[in-house]
Amino acid sequence: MPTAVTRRRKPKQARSREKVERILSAARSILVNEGPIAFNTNRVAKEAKVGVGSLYEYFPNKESIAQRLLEDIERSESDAILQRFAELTEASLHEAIVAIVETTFALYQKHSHLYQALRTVTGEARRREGIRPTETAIVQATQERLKPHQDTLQVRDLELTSLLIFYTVESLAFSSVTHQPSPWTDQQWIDEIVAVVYGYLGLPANQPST
Amino acid sequence: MPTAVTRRRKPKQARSREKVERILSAARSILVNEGPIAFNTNRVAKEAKVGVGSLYEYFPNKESIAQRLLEDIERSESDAILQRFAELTEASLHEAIVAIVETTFALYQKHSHLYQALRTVTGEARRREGIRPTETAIVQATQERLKPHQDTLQVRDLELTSLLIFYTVESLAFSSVTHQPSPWTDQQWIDEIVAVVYGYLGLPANQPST
Amino acid sequence: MPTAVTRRRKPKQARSREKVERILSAARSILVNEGPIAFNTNRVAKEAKVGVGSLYEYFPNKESIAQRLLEDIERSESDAILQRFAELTEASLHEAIVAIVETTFALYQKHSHLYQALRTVTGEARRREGIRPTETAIVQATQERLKPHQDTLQVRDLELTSLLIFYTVESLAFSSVTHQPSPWTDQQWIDEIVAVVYGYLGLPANQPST
Amino acid sequence: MPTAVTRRRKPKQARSREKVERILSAARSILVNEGPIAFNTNRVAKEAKVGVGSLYEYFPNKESIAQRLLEDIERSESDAILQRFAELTEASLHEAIVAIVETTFALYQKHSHLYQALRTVTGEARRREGIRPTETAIVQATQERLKPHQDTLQVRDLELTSLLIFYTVESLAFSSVTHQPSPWTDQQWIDEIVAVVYGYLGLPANQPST
DNA sequence: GATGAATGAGCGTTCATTCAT
DNA sequence: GATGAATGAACGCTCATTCAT
Repeated sequence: MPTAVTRRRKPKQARSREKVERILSAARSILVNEGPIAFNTNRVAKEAKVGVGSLYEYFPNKESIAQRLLEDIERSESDAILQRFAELTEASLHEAIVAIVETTFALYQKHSHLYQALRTVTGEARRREGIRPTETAIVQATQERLKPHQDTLQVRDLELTSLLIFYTVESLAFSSVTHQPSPWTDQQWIDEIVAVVYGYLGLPANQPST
Repeated sequence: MPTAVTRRRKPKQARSREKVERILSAARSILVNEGPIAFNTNRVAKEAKVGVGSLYEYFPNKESIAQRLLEDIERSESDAILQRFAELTEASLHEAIVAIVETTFALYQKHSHLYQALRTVTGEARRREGIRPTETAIVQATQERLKPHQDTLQVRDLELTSLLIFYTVESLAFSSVTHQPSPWTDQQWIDEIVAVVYGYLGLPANQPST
Repeated sequence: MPTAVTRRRKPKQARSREKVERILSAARSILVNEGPIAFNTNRVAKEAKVGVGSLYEYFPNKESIAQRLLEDIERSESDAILQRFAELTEASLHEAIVAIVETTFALYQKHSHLYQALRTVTGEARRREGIRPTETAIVQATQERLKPHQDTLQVRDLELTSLLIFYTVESLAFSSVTHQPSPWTDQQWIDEIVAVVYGYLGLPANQPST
Repeated sequence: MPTAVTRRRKPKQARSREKVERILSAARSILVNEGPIAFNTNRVAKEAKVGVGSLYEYFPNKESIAQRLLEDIERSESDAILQRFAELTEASLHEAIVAIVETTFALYQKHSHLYQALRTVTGEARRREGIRPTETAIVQATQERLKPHQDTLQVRDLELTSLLIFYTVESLAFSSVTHQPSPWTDQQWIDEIVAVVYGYLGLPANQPST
C-alpha cells in the first residue's frame, strides 16, 4: 500500500522541509535587518527556534546556508524572468524588453539588501562559481526571443549579445539600487536601461512607455 | 648643506613607505591567493615579515588596510582612464569610446580578483560611502567629452547618460572577467562592450576595429 | 511522579551551579595565590578545567567574575555580622561590641588576601558604586542597637556615629591583618579595636574580656 | 678643583633629575586625569616629552614608576605630619590631635584620586610590603608625643595605641573621601575622627574646635 | 532525530620592553 | 646617554562546530 508508506514518511519530510524553511527565513531576516556580522549559527538557530545542532542536520556548515539563500534568490530571479518571457510570446520586442527590464529592476529593488549582505558572507565559495546555472536559462530564453528578429537587429553573435543584455540589465539594475541617494526616479532608470538595450540592438529610439 | 639635513630624515620616511608597501603587498597577495577569510592581521603581518604591532603603527585597524587597497585600485583606475581621456582630446568619439573600454577592460583584467575579494571585506564601511569619489571624476570627464556632440547623440539627461556609460562599461568589463571560461576572446568582449555604448548613444553601427 | 520530572531538570541546574562555583573557586584561588595580574580569562578557565567559552556562558565578562567574588565576600560579611547582631539582642552593649569586632576581625583574617586583590581588579566599576549596599544594612543595624542607649552615650549624629564605628572596625581589622609580622596577638588587636569603639561611645573603660 | 668636577657632573645630574621629575609628573597627571587604564609607558613618555627608551633609563619597568609615585605620596604625607608635630611641641594634646587629624584629612583630600588609581596599578608589589617605612616614623613621633601623658591616658601598650591612632585616622580620612556623596561636611568628619581618637585615649569629650 | 552546553582555535588589538641608530 | 620604531606575547572575547544526552 503506497499510501501507508507515504503517510509514514511524509510528516517527517514535511517537518524537515518546514525546519529548513524556518532556518532560511531566520537567516534571511538576520542578514537583512541586522547585517552580515550578526549572521552567526547561534543567532540563526535561536531566531529559527531550532537547536544549533539541528542546523548541522540540514546544512553541512554556516557557509552553505548563505549559499542556499543565494541560490534561492537566483532561482526566484530566473523564475520570475522566465515566466515573464512566457507571458510575452505574443508581445512586440519592445514590450518584451521593457517588461524584462522592469522585472529585473523590481527583483533587485527587493533583494538588494540581502544580496549585498550575502556578498560579504559567501567569501570563498563565490570564487569558484564562474557562470551561474540560472543565468544560462535566461540567456537561452533571450536568445530564442531574439532569433526571429536576427536579421533586422544589429547582432554579430546571438549568444554573446544575449549574454551582454543579461549582464547589462542585471548590473545596471544593481547599480541603480546601490547608487543611493539618486537624483533620478526608478522610472528614469528603467527607461535608461531600456534605451541601452534598445540602442545595443540597433533599434530606433522609441518613446519609452510609462 | 640642506641636502644633508634632508638626507638624515629620508631613510626613515623611505623605510616607512617601504613597510607600508610591504604590508599592502602582503594584504593584496593574501586576498588574491587565499581569499578574504585568510585576510587577518596576524597572517598579513607574517606575510609582510613584520610584527603585528607594526601594522598598527601604519594603519589604525584591519579594515583600513582593505580600504587603502580599494582606494589604490580606484585611484589607479581613475588615473588611467582620465589620462586616456586627456590623450584623446583630438580623437574622434569612436576612437575615444574604444580607448576607454579597452582601458577599463585591461584594468579589470588586472584587478578583478583583488577587487572581488575586497568587496566582501570592506562591507559595512562601503555601504555608507554611496558614490565613490573616483567615479564622479570619470563621469565628469565623460560628460565633457560628450557635450560637443550632444545634438547628434541620443541623450535625454547628459549626466545620467554619462553615469550609465560608466556603469555599463565597468560592469561588463567585470562580468567578462568573471565569466570564465568563456568561448569569446578579449577582443570580442571589447567590441561588444563598445557596441553597447555606441548603440546607447544612437550612433550608427560601426565595424569597430582595434 | 513530579519528582521524576523535577529530577530531569535538576542535573542541569546542578551542573550549572557547580560550574559557576568551579569558575569562582578558580578565580579566587588565582587572585589569592598569584595576584591580580595572573587573573585573566584564559588562566581562570584553565584552572577551573573549563573552556574559555564556558566562562562567557555564565559571566558576561571578566570584570563580572571579580564583582561576583566581591559581592560574595560582602554578603558573607554582612550576613555574619547581621546574624551576630540578631543573636545579641539580649546581650549587653559591651558584649555586642566585642562580638561584632571579633566577627569582623575573623572575616578579615579569612578574606584579606582576596579582598586586597579584588580591590585592584574591580577598580573602575567600584568607583561608580559609592556606598556598598551591604554596609548600609550593617550601619542600620548598629544604629538600632545604639538607639536605646543614645542618652548615656556620647553621640552627636547617630547615623554618622554608626558609620564611623563600621569603618573603624572594618579598617582596623583590615590593618591588623596587613600589618604582618606583628608583635601583637590577635586578642590584643581585638581588645584594642574594642577599646577604640568603646572610647568613641564615651563608655567607661572596661577591662575587655574574651 | 672641586668646583670643576662638580660643574661637569651637576648639569647631567640636574638634567637627569629634571627628566625623572617630568616622567613622574606625567604619570601622576595621567593617573589622576585619565585613570589607570591610560597609564602606559608610551602614553607617559609622550606626556613627559621623553622617548620611551629614556623611561627605562631611569626606571627598570612600568611598575616601578607607580611605586615611586606611591613612595612620594607616603613620604609627603609623613613629612607633612612630622612637620606638624614639630610645630606643636608647645601645644596641648587636644590641639595636637586636632592638628594631626586635619593634616591627614587634607592630605587624603589631595591625594585620594591618585592613591586610588595607584592601588589598581601596583598589583603584585603591594602584597610584599607589610609595614610601610613612613608609618613607623609617624607612629614613633606619636609615641613620643603621648609618653608624657601616659599616666592620665587610658593606654595599655603605647606603641600599639600609637599605631591604632595612625591607622584609625588614616583609614577614616580615606573613608570620608571615598564615601561620596556624603551628607556630612568635611568639618563634621574631622570632628568625628577627633572624637574617635579622643575617646580612645580616655580623654573627656571636648567641644570640638572649629 | 533533536538539542544546546561545551569547547577552544583564533580573532583584532594593545603595550611593556628592546635595541639599532 | 637618548631615541622611538619595532616587536610579539598576551589579552578579552567570539562563534563554528561537536557530541553526550
